[in-house]
Amino acid sequence: MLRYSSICRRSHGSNRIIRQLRPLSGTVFLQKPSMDSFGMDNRATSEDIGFLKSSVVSTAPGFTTFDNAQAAAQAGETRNIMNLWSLLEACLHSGYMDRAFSILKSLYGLKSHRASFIDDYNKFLAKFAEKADDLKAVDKKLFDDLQKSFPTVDYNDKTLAILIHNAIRLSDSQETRLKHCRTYLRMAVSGCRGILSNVEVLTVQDYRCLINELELIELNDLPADLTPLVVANNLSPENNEEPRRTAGGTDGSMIPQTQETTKPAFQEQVKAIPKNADDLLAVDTIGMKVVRHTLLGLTLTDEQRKQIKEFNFESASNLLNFENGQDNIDFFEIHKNLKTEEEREAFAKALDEFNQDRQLQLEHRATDAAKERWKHDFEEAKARGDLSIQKKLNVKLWEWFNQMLPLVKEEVKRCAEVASDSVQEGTLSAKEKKQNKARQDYGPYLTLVDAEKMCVITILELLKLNSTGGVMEGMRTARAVISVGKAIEMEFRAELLLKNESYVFKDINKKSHEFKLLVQRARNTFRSMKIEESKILWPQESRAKIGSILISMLIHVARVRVEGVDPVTQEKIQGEAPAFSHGYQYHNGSKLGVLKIHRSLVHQLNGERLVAAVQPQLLPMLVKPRPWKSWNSGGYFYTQSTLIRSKESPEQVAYLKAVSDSGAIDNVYHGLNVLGETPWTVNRKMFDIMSHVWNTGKAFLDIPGNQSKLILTPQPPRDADPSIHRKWKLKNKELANEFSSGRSARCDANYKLEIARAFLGEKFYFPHNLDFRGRAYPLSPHFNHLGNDMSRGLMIFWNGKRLESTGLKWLKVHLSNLFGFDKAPLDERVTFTESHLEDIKDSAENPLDGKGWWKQADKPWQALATCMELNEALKLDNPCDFISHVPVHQDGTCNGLQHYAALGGDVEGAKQVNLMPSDRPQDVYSHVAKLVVARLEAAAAKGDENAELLKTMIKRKVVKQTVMTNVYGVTYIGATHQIEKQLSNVFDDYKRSYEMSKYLTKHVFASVRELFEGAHLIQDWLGDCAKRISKSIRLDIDEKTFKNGNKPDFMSSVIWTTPLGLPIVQPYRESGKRQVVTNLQTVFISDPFAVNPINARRQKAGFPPNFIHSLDASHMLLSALKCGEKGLDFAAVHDSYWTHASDIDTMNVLLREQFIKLHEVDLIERLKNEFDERYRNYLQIIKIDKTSDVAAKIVELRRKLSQKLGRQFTLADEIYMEKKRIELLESEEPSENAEGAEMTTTVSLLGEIEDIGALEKSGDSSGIMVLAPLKLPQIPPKGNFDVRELENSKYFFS
Amino acid sequence: MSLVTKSARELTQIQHYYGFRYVLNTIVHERIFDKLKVPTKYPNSDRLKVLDLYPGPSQHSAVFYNRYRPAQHLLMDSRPDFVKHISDLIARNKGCEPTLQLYKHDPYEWQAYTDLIDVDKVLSPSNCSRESIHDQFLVLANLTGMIGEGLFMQWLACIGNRNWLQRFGRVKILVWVQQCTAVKLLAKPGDQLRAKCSLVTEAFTETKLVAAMNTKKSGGGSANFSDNILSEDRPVMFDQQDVWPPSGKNICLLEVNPRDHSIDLDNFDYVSKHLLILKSTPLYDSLDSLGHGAKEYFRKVVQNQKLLEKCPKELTLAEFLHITEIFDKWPFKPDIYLDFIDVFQESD
DNA sequence: TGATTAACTATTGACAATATCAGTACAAACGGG
DNA sequence: TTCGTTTGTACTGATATAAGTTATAGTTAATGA
Repeated sequence: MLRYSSICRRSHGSNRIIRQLRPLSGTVFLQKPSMDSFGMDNRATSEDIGFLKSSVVSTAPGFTTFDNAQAAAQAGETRNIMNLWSLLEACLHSGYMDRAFSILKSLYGLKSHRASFIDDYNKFLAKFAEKADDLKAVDKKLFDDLQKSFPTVDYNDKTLAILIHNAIRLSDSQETRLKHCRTYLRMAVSGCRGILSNVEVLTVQDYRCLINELELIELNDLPADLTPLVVANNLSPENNEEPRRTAGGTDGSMIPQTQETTKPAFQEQVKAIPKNADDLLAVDTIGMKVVRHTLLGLTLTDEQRKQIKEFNFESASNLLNFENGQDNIDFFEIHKNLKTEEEREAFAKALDEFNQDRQLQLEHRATDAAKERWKHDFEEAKARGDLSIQKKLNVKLWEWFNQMLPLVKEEVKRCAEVASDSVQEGTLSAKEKKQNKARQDYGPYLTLVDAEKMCVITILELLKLNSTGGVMEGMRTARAVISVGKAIEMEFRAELLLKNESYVFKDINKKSHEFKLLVQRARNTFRSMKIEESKILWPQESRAKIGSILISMLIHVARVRVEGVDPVTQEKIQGEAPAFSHGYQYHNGSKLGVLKIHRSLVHQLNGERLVAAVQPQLLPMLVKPRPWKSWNSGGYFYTQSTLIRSKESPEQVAYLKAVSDSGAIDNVYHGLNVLGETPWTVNRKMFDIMSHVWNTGKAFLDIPGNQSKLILTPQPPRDADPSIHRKWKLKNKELANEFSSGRSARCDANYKLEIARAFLGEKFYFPHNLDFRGRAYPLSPHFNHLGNDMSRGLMIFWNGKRLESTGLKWLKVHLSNLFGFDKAPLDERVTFTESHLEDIKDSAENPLDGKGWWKQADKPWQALATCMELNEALKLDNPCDFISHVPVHQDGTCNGLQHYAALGGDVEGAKQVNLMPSDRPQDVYSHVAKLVVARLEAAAAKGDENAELLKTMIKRKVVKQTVMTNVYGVTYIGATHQIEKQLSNVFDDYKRSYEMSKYLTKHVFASVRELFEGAHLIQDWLGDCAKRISKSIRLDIDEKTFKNGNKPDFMSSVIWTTPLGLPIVQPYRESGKRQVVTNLQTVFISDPFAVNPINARRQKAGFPPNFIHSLDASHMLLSALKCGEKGLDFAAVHDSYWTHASDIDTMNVLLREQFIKLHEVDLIERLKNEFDERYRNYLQIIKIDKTSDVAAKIVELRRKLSQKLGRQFTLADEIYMEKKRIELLESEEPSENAEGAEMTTTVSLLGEIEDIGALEKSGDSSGIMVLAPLKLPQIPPKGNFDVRELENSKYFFS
Repeated sequence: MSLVTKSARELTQIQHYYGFRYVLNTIVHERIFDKLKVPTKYPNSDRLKVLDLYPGPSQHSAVFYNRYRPAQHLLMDSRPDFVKHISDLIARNKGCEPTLQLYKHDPYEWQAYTDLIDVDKVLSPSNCSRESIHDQFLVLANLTGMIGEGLFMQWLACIGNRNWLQRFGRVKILVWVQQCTAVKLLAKPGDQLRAKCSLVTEAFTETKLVAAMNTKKSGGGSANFSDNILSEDRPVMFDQQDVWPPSGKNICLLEVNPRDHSIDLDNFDYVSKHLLILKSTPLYDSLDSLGHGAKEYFRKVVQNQKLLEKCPKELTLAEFLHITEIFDKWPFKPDIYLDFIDVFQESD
């Protein structure tokens, strides 16, 4: 045995805290802010909904920011670490242990990473041990490594867990086992619980062994979730049978077989994994018996009873109804007709249990399912002897798959050879050498996923990307290679998760139903943990590389039959051509790599039902989404999703992590969870109608018709005027554009309908996450309630609620709203609906053959759904008894302006956006139109001809878009265009029309300004702040950025905290894209870890609207939270809130309360305080009057310092000096303190001036550039509106 | 009566040059016209009509006018500062009035020409057979500004199409362009900068370098002319200080003589555009980017292996035309009219 | 006289990308004493 | 063996591409009170 004592000794010093990110030291001179510094009164503080806690965290001194000196270097290192990590992971899983070890050495070399290095080493050790057959070897390896290779690193509890696990596994006698385990447990860094908490290392069997056989630990030392499992296994030894084996089951293709070893002991264990994986995937027999039993115990029709009896609960093919003509059980029908609460509960439970398994399959088997279908179709065709030339799509795909597979396998083999250095370099050509060099890069990634799967994924991805990216019959290469690479990565991750999971739970049998539930719970915990833990992402570069390798292989093999015309004989000829072809197209003079799909294949893709080949991913979920618990844990079970969709903003993620860890944004999580927990189902009647309309292939409402081919206009004669040629080109582009947008709309509608078909009768949920401003979006992209009218019309709440009389009223109002009749008082809207009862009946009963009244609605599909609902209700003797499922909407009237008005305190403005009680709902647009007319009349009176001419044509519609987009910071020119569009039919001359629009825009802007005086001042203020911040300099800025002249790169983005505590970082930075060489071409991709200078223009333009959006998002989440608390089903589309008709009144009260709560605090003041805190001691460059006293003083000081230095005194020097001064001032040493106070810098000279703004001179050459402390402008005065008046405004949302 | 130009001082005081550059030194212009031997090409100057596009300070125009006294010399410019200047110039030289005119339209607009010729009928060029260069109509232009290169490329296309001013015959164009543009246009097979526009220039025109700037230390920020061209065309050389404004890219004067041709324009366009993307990749591989299975087809059809070993930038015009012909005979050739990108409309 | 507007110029995250080559820094190999 | 020197190469940055030109912010000259 080894000298443990030596390790033990060293371990004493290892009370270091293991941290992922060591805070940078560059922020010492920032003082710790306190809650007081945000200037909140007590009332607000006691009721913090997230802001205070969160903002304190994110402005704290230790917090790593992205705009300081180390940021760039740090970013480089982060990128390095990430690349090394993913490579390490890949090498470990591919079994390239030597390579893995050298990567470890590289990681060790990165100082900033040293603290968490042991985690990386543990991964290596675990893999190493897995392959070892002797504990001694493992032990020695560890000892040697820590002694020689990585002397500054200490082991941690996980290291010990790995040792224990292997001690149990490898020891040949109980005695040695006991000895080893005891030793290891004694070495624990933070107690034996610390070791035992590593559930991803220790198996249940290990725990059992430690408790029962070795008696080294107590039951209560175990992690809580595992205790029942271990106990249960303890208590029922008779259940310890071998897991059920599937006869002739799948060959383990789910799991890459990269771990074949020669040692029998290990082999057995490895082999067990695939079996178990399979076991996990197959639906449990016992469990489903219970489900079936429960279902049959409910009140059912005979038909349903029969269906359930015949329903194969275990077959994966019954997963979802993607095949035609095959009916699943309509669970919704059952649910709807259950009479008692008990029955419903029992049913819900059974269904949920069934769906748990289905969800797992749904997320996992997509690629396999596709492959199976191709194979099935191929074999069917073969059996028929069908060798027709025009093969069915799936048959082709199967053939391609089979041809591609050997190529991929060969490539994988080559990579393995390169990795193991078994290639004779000398014999290779230059080209091959280069290829081998590239193999070193992508090789490790290529061996992670089974070759078969990679082929399927490649084919599927390319088919899915057909006609995207503006390419007519194909796709952009860059997109394709990355998509394929990413899909491979996703597959790897999901498999890894599953593998780990089955490993941990491998010796647990699930034959008992009760026990199964325990396992399920423990499994969920484990999964969350595992997902949270995984932070490794493959670099885009590697994704692109493996993507391109696979695609080029597919290009090589995939061929289609084609038809052509012989140019000489004009005869049709048959031929064969590659299905995919790589080429380029130009756009605006820039090249674009494209992957063309052959026209004959495109036709086939359009003709056949795509879903038959392509399994859509990221569908709605069959069970409640995993609740959000941290920034990267929530949503789907096996697909990792992040709370915020900040594709490429590690900056926001850093803030988010910090804030999330401190528990400051729990309200965000809760709100989001409410949205995710609302169950939905498909409105079957609507689906039937839509699918009927669809199948006709004709255009109908927003479904475009089925255009078979694109017809271009004939070319004008060669010698026609160039302008004619130009028009011809434009016309053709327009035609093509129309064609492909029609095609993609139809394709999109097809997707929606197919997904809807699959979910007919199912209960499903939408997992949500946020965009960077905090707005919530469902994760499933094709089919969700944010979609267009059609997808909204397809969805209803799973739960039904009795209408009651208020619900009936609201349903009527809702219908009226959907017709666009939403500006009248509620009772008039009710009257509107009641006056159309005949139409409603007709629409509901003969939607397609009747008068079709519903088609006139603004939102026809939803109107039809509401007509049907209403019609059903009215059939009853008492319509109030009707159980309603249709969601009723309440929309904010110009929600952005509502927030602006509240912020600005504009009384009249508030009134116009219904923040104040009123008999009738107010309409801002009409009001603005009125104001504009008044202005025009005044001008006309003074003899302005334009005004005279225009004053009669100002309608609501003319100003509507401008008023609306005003919130989003529309520019003067943009608004002029909008108005021109409205006026274009009045004036025939474009020039005149544009003139008039320009004139009118001025008045519209003035009117809006007048109405929302305070709001506008705030808008300007926000813009001004953003501009200053994004042009500000941190004191510890990297000096290297001064290289280009005297102006540094600006690095600070605008960052703020929403009322709910969510930190928002505007992600507008320079893109920093680089060219990356791949097999097909170079691709242009951005490096997500680079810290680039910010884009001040976008920061400025984006901030005002983004701030408002962050507010409306907060309002929505708050409302969701409250509605959830009150037990309402709640859904929202940004500023449109949905619930059951009968709950509308409750919801309206809640959302008004929340709005008041949000705005009771002076948000602007709070924002300014936060800014002042976050950006204190930042500098800005301004131009001041040359002739002023300060300017003279500064010039003098510069001259003196320049003399002293003997060279030009640069801006960088000035900054450095000021940094020194601040450091001294904030030092603990009184002497240094005094020294700092004595110091005079160019900045301190300005700091003495009270009103710097007065000195600022934007103009000509009479100014001088100086550094000044960053000072944000004063908050503009607020109007007199008090939000509390909102309480009784019933038209706030309506 | 001679057109008296303004002094250099006055000319340099014009506020905006709109990014264009002009040679102000009249001596340079005299040397240029000496070299061009205008009278031998336009023997009947009393029937010569000249369209002068973007004349700017009009030094070039003035020297031409004074030397040859064309029947009509029309200056087309719409830029306020130059319009002012030219109006002033004409006003000062009342005697030139009937033959020297200003047409205040933007030469960038196609409509300016149809207005000029078909609507306002200020200028009516005669038609001339395509056998030879038009001997009664000449176009002078300065395209040294930002839009210049783009506009010139379109004019080249017009020469190919025989529309625009080229509908009257093979009208010679004397045009000032940026040096970097000229270098590309005059690139020979094998040159680094050999591009589609070099091919087009070669196919539709016979273009010569008339005058170029002295570039002492390979300056100007862009590539220089090859010695080949300099020795072949023996351009008039002038200096930085002959040009105004003083800063900017180098400029030079080209003589563009349209040629007659019978080229399959669309196929030629498609083939040259695509092949020149991989301009240093041997045809063996680069041909594949012409469409599905192009590589197989061309390897089968093209016998000349030597040709396939060459890379696009080394190909001569004749070889390109040869490939175009083969391409046109390909039964499975792609739709060359669908070779563009739609408006981007991606959400996710 | 200061301020306001019109016009021009620069900037260009929609050259919403890619091929090619020159120049550079740096390591390996070479080779001559 | 050492130490220039050459050679190879990985990386960066610049430039061209097509060929009707997008909008918008910032500057400067001119205009009107």
